[in-house]
Amino acid sequence: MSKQVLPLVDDAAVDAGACCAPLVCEPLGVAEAEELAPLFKAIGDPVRLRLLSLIACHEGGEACVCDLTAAFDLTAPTISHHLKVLKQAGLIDSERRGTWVYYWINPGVLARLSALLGPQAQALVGAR
Amino acid sequence: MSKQVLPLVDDAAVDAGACCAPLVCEPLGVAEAEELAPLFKAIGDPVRLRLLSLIACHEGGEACVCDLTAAFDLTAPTISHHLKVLKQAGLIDSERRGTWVYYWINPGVLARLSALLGPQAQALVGAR
DNA sequence: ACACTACTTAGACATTCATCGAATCAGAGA
DNA sequence: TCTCTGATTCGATGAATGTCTAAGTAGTGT
Repeated sequence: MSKQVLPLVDDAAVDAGACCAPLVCEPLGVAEAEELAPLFKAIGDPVRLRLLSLIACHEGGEACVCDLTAAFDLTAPTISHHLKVLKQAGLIDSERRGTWVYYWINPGVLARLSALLGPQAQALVGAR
Repeated sequence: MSKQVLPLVDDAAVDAGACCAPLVCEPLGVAEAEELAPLFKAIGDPVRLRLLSLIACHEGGEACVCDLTAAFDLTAPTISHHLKVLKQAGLIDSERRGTWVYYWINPGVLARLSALLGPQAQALVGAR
């Protein structure tokens, strides 16, 4: 259970990432691409994107699986599967408290992805 | 050819997006999720992520297919396929000039994705 | 101990996807 | 017109993915 993919974000990178987005500064290396693509792939599904959003917006910053399952027209195992994918990607984390299992967002990873796409793109918008 | 998926970005949204990222403000609607997820899915592949980066970093902001193909250990049809996926997602656009075909980034779409993930995530980093 | 609820795992199935080789299309130049 | 190069399309194939049902695990309460 606890044996999870390493967070892929050190807090230093979060601050640093904001200043220079690799995507447009210099070509992404093969290794970085192979490391980052799975994160985008994980949120590249409508159900998982909504799950992420539901968790992020939920009061307290965390949500119980039963809340999440209720928001979809899918079976519990399917929701569980998608949560597992998000967790293995390092985007969310979870903890059992009594009967319920709670999930919350790992905001650092999200911020890193945003920084990768963002600032430079804004610059290009003006340039072109 | 020119019949492409609509850009999915109005310039207003680019500016507006910077102030409030939907992902953490309120739950993403089903329709929005189904519209946005394919974009993340498109960049959720190492080859396509590198293609995007190579194009963005290339001098002049555009790159010829032959330049791109040379950077990979894949056949030309495969690269062509990935470029098509990126183009259909609205992330890049292309034009033929003589013998060569050039691709460039649609920065507005990238910026929108960044805004969706970004600012709120930064806020949560501090909060937690 | 038993039953009940919440969630996850296992296995099956249909669909989608990444990749390739072969064929085709589009221009440039002899 | 013929040929050469650059790029895309087509068809096939093995791998990955999303979903389900059925079964299992974990905790609560009687």
